[in-house]
Formats: sequence, structure tokens, C-alpha cells
Amino acid sequence: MTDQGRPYAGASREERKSARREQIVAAGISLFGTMGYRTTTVGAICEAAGLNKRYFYESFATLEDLLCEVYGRVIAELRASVLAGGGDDPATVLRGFMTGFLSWAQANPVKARVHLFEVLGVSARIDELYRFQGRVIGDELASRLSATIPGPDLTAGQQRVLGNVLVGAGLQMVVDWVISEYQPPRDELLEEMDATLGWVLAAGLAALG
Amino acid sequence: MTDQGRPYAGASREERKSARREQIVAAGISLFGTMGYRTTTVGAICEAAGLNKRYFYESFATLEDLLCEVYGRVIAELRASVLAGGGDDPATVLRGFMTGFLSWAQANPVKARVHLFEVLGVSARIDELYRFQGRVIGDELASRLSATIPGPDLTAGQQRVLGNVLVGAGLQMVVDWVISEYQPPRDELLEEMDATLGWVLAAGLAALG
DNA sequence: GCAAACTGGTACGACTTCGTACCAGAAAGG
DNA sequence: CCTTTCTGGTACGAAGTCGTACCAGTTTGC
Repeated sequence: MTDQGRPYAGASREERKSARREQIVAAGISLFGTMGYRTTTVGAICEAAGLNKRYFYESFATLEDLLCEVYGRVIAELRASVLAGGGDDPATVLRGFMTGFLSWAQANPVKARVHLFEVLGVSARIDELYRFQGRVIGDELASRLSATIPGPDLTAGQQRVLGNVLVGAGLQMVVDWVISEYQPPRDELLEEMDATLGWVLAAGLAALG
Repeated sequence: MTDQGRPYAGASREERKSARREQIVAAGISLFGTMGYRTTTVGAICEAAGLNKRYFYESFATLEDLLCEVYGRVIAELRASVLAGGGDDPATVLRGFMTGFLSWAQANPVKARVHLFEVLGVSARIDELYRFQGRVIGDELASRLSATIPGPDLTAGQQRVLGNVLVGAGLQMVVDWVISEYQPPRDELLEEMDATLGWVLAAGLAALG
């Protein structure tokens, strides 16, 4: 008779399966983030994970499914990082956001490559996940900013615009920074951003007044 | 003896070759912008162009080469559109940029899909072209903005930051707008952006003062 | 007209990846 | 110790695309 699962190497069937899945996910992050998603094959994943191809299909139906799982973990970590900072005034909230983003990208270059480059344009499913998470982060940021300002609240449409502006601007800057091999150093770039924000506010003030 | 080229159907060898190349480029824009780059094959391109596969390789070595040519034309058109507006004050420059971007995206949905979605993450070569053009547009915009402000000029680093912010924010908003199937209508969205900018300036003023 | 070049359609081998199957050896239970 | 399950390595057919070659029919120059 077929046993429904038997301990092996000191672990139950479910434990072994779960451990194999984790090995595959780890190999996915590593390969997607170094050689790139498009050039990674199921065979390469299994080789890196030290597992038979059969075990890939035990946990994932397609390579894209693995990318979804990998990206879900990457974006969760990034979201935690950019939203970690608090702050009672707008400048602190903004700086916390960009500090978290830059620090995360520099501390996790492989995962950063997955988020900033490899997931782009892979499939409609991944694209939707990508943009959904961007909107969540943008909404949260805009809402926090709005809360630090005594004046009138933003309308829903304005909050969406502000969220898009913040996320889009942040992404573009981090991408540029990563491509420039993390130059200038993080704190220097943060100061440049502060100075630029000051310049913009002064310019806007001059134009309004 | 082998003729080095003979008129055919009223056109010289070079004219015919050039016409075929144009047919292929047109088919490339159409297919890349509808079915997507990743699912487009050389065979599909030639079928859409009404040409033999042999003629593809007459003008392009790989499908990626065709994408480079296609994207070069798309980005040139977009650049002309977003930089068309003039303006002597910051708000006019910004509004001209976003108006040009939104109008172009709505008037050329197929090309917009190529720029906003399909070229992403295809290859290092395309990525570099994409980001180079983004930097060119951002620099030009930041420089124009700087010129409308009486105060001190931006440093090179600050101009880069501002350019990244503008291009990143603009891209994110257009992507969001296209995904939302061009809702709300263009002029409504532009007014929301104006209102949001006003809110930000007021908030910044309150925080500074 | 007639030969030579051009054109579009079809066909073909090479290559890669996928997804599954087989098979010999290791680990656990009785 | 011996049977059964599990594991990793290898092998294999299916499918899709690439890039080229062949071939019949058309257009041109002479």
C-alpha cells in the first residue's frame, strides 16, 4: 500500500515539501536578481536549488508562478522598509520614505534588481501586482502627508495624483541611483533631494506670490 | 552575370528595400503595441507586413533590433510632444509637459503601450535607451523650469534630482491613467494635478513658515 | 520572346525549453 | 535484514521558434 507520507531525514512529508519550496524560492530570488527573469529556466532554478525538476512542479505550475511568489516577498519587504519611518511633519515623512527606499535598495541589491528591473513587462499578472502595491504605498504616503498638514484634506483624486507623483518620483530616483552604482552616497543624495525640494517650494512661492 | 540591382515594379533596389523596411517597422509598432513584444515572432511580423521571412533578415538581424528601431521612433515622437509647449512661468511649463504627454498617449494608444509597457525589461540595450531618453527629457524640463525662476540656479545634482522627479512622476501618472482607460478625462486630470500642486505648495509653505 | 533577376509561398533542420518518465541508490519501518 | 518509500540523475517526446533553402511564377532588360 502507498504510505500517505513518511518521515524522511528527520522531517515529515509536509516539512520536506515546505523546505523544498523555500529552497526554490531562494534560488528564484537569486537567479531572477542576477541573471534576470527572462534568461532563467526551470532547469536552472532546480540546479541552483539542488533539487530535481520534479520538485519544481510539486510547488509551482509555471516559472511565472514562482516569480509571483518571489516578487510578493520582495515587495512586502520593501513596503515595510519605506513605510517604517513615522514623522509628524511633511519633510520627515518624505525623508523617511526615501531613506527607507534607498537603504533597502543598497542593502538588498539582488532583490532590488528584481523589483526595479526584472518584474517589468513580464506579464499582465505581475504588472497588476506591481502597480497595485505601488498604489497602496502611494496612498499610504499621501494620506500620512495629508495628516501632517493642518489645512483642508486632499480629495480622493488629488490623493491618487499625489501618491502617483511620490511613488513615480521615488522609483525613478532609486533606479537612477542604482544604475549609477549607488553614487552619490545615500546621505549626500538625500541632502540633494532636500535642497531640490526647498528650491521647488521657493520657486512655487515666488510664482504664487 | 549577377545584376547589382535592377528596377522592379517601378522602384530601384534601394527603394524597394527601404519600402520593405518601412513595412516591417510599421508591422512592428502595430504588433508590439497590441499583442506585446514578448509574444511577437519574426514570422508574425512578416505575415503582418505581407513579406517573406527572408526580407526581415535583410533589414534586421534580430527581433530586438527591430524593437530598437521601433522604440527610437516612438520615443522621438513622444519627446517632441512633451517638449512642444513653451512657457515663461513654472506652472505653464509643467502643464505643457503633462498636456503633451497625456495627449500623445491618448492619441497614440498603440505607441503608448510600446513605450509604457512593452519595452520595459526587454534587454539591457533597450533599458539603456529608455533611461537615456528619460534623462534627456528630464534635464531639458528641469533646465526650462530653472530658467523661469529668478532666484539661484540649480546645481547639476539638483537638476538631475528634479528631472528624475518630473519624469518619474509624469510616467507614473500616465501609466495609471492609461490603465484606468483614460479616466478621468484629460482636462479633468490636469486640473486635479494643478490642485494637488497648489496643495503641496501651501503645505510646504505652512511647514516652512 | 528570352534569359536573368526578383518575389512570395512552402519546407526543412537545428536548437531550446518544457513537462514527464524511468532507474539505481539511500533512508526508514517491521 | 528486507521491503517499501523517497530522492537525485538521466533520458525522452512534444512544441515552438529560428534562420535558411528551395521552387514556381512574375517582371524587367536586351
